[in-house]
Amino acid sequence: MLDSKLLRTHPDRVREALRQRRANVDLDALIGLDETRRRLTTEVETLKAERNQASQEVAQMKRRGEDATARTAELGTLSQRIKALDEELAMIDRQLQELLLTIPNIPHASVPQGEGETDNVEVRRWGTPPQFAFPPKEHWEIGTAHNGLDFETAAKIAGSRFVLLRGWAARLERALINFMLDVHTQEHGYTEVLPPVIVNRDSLVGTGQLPKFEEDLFHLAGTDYYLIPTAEVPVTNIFRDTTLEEAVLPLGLCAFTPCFRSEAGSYGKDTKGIIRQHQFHKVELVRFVHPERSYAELELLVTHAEAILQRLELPYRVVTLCTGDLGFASAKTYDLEVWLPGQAKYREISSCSNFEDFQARRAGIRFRSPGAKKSSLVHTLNGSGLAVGRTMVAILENYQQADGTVRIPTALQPYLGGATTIPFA
RNA sequence: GGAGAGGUGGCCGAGUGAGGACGAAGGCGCUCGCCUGCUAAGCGAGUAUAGGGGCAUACACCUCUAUCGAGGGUUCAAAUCCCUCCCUCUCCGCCA
Repeated sequence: MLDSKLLRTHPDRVREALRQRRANVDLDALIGLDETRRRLTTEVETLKAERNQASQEVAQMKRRGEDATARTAELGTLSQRIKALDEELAMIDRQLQELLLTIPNIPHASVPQGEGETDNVEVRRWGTPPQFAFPPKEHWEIGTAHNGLDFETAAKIAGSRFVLLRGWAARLERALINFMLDVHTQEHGYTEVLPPVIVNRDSLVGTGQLPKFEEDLFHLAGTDYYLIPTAEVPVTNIFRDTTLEEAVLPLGLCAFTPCFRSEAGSYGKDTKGIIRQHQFHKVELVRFVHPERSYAELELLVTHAEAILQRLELPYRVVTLCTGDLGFASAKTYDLEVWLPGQAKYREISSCSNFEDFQARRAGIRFRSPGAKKSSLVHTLNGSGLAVGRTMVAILENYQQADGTVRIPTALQPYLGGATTIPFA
């Protein structure tokens, strides 16, 4: 959520930012509502002050044993007016809030201009895509060949866009999760948490998925519950409506969770394999930081996610998302894209974002400096560290061999009982 | 799922069947000052958050409003009365 003060003082800045994002928002209506809100607020509060004072008088009269019926009758009409104004104000406030919640964040000045994916800017590459003496296969071919990925059975028990992992694949998934968590907790200073994967509406509003993107979520019928689309939601909301001590910043939490996405509007995309699923696993990194440091923290966060790819010796590149491709709540996002030989493409495997105070304002996440009287909003960041299923995809495709087996990255072997190739028992 | 108890400031805890002086006693903690060889104790003062206005700028000051789990209602006036919901705890049932 944007600061409504910014809207008042620099409407042109907001307007320009929204134009860059290709966001369609009626700013004038919003500014008008805000003005009305403040005017009504002043009016009704003046009346309330009057009423409060008069009520005190009534109390004193009664204490002295005087008759106050004339005075109270008079106050009745005042209260009626207050009530009417309060109702009007509440309505305006609801409208304003509703609108405000649908406005995306303002992109950071360093974010490149652009329409969409193709305008994203490559920042750096790491590693060299492997050369094959044979046509490299796609992950789903490799995975199904060794009976690790079972799409038919998953379709039977759930539907399309689900997978059943068997044997080595299930174990590999588990190994990756442990590996990632170990690196982040032991080397990057994150505290591991394991949150609920079902959350309420308030949490989703707090991180920005709601009210705008309801159709992307799985909603549990007849309840206020939703399946999380990412651990970002429960983990960021740990500190909803909380004021932190400045000394605890930067605070880093990491979490492994399943993630659930309805993938509405993605029909026909990535229908083969496990790139795009209704349920997948992700290790997520979330940071709560001092506003002055959030961009340095973003760079740091990216290196934490990159470390996993580097340990697994998977070639990747880092891109900065352009204004047109930026997520709703983000001010700046780096995507990590891993090389997939089967597709001969770099594909997203992590997304690292600085939300500045956008989520913090929605969720009420603040910090207090030792001397300061007032608290301030923290900046929140998060990034995948990494998407587990896609990491498996990258390993299968990058480490495949002519005989159809797959080498296991050295860093991962200890997590697989020393196995060096897939399939293993 | 059944029965009961309860949610008050950073924490503990009064107040809630007489609705009015209650943003809320008292204590702890914290901050500043005094005192004090040092520490502890003692003494004094202060100590919630958010929003609006004064403002052209400020987290400085003044002022108003709201907030006693949340939302509604009654009333001139609600922490206190009524309704709905949420959460916590205890016992029973069920269950991994």
